[in-house]
Amino acid sequence: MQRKDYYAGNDKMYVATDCIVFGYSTDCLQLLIFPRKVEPHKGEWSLIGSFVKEDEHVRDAAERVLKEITGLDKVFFEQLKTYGDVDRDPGARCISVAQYALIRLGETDRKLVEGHGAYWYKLEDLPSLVLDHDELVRDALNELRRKARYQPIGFELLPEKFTLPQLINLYEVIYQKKLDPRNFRKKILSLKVLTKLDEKDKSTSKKGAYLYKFNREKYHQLLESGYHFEL
Amino acid sequence: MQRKDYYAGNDKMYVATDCIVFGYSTDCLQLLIFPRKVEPHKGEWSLIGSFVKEDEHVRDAAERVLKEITGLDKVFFEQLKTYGDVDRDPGARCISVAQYALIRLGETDRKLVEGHGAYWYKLEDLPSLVLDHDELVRDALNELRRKARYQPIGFELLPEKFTLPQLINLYEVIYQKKLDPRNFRKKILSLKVLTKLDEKDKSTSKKGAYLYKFNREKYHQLLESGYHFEL
DNA sequence: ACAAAAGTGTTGGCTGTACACCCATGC
DNA sequence: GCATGGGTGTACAGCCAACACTTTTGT
Repeated sequence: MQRKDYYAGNDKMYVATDCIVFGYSTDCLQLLIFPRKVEPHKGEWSLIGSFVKEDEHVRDAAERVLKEITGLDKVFFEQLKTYGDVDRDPGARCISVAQYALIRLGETDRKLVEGHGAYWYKLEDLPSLVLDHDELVRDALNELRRKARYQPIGFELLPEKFTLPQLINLYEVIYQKKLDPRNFRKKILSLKVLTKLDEKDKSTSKKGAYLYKFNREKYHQLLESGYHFEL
Repeated sequence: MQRKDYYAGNDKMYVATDCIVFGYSTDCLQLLIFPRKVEPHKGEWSLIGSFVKEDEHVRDAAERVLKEITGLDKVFFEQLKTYGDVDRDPGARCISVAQYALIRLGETDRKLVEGHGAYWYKLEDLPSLVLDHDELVRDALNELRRKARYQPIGFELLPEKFTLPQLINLYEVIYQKKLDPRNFRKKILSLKVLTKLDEKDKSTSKKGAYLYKFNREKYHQLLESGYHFEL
């Protein structure tokens, strides 16, 4: 189904969407990258991404890529910004709508990821990436830090059930500094968006730590009542 | 100069950039709109915008449009986000990179603006706009409010020299609520990013209000020293 | 019984907020 | 001299940051 083109005569260009995919596991943030499959720069490390198709929402293109590479269906992701430099891609004029995604590392089908030649790299020993992708990663990391401060997006990086020590560790990794566990607990619990479960996770200590769940409902109530966070 | 196209076979599309242009004058925020010049929906109210050219940075395209319509060269603007819905534009598949701009209303060459058939509308009596532009305006307004809280972008909307009562009024207009002038002064002056001048503006009172200038240098020092705002 | 991680409370300082009066000037 | 908007200070409350010990349990 071809619709009428009212804009003939103006320039068209390729539109890509690239995903900065963060994963978390104890003590470090990781990033999903893979060797680029097309020329130019074929084989060099790249973010995962794809061209957006004529009949495809930009967001859907990102979703498609994420599903393809991670096997996951409901990955959390948000638009970062659009990179529109004329020369950003030597392959052709191509703008890229960058998206950053947050993934619970445990759930990921590592086989599938590796089947696509993708790999998780610790942020601190990330190789340099193709095109302007290093810049996208820098920007995404800033955005993640900024955003984590006033929206509990950190939960997207943790499994459904998690312990407070895990949550603290996650925030320590994101902010790159030690947090005081007493103050952190007080603050996060005072928001009343966590539900304490009756189970303990004993994998990291003899005593065991209580598991919690993030309560999206209460979180949305809180937001709608005009509350302004600050972690 | 045509460069090699490595990506032939993938879809190309139109890329537009649309600007949400805010202006401020006492007691109200205004928005710059104009009657759309091309079919479809020719003649209906639209944000100002343009297609991005093959050899043009997306940001440059926005700059071009802003200059064309306002006559101003160094308008403050930032990317908002990209709208990528397949059906957002009935004229053809076209994604739009939205930018929001802030303008000192006094400086604008109103003749030039009107020569291009553009008009300033008060936000509260804005007509409904073409395509998804109502949504862009909503999003831009949210972003403006969010951003004004922790970055002094408000200054972009005021003339070079301004009084504190003016600044307070601006923030009242942005946040849509009354602020306490004592507390506002205390807070803003404690940031030490304003330079008090030896002149007074007597246009609004017999006593006259001292004029201030925004000190970009000190502001950047403050930022680099890792300070986190909150107005 | 001891090692290792989980969990818990108090205090002091700072920051935000609420609130009411005097000041300078043009008419 | 009075009306108009501009400018100033204080007191209270709530929040954040700093800080050290007890609890649980597997070995």
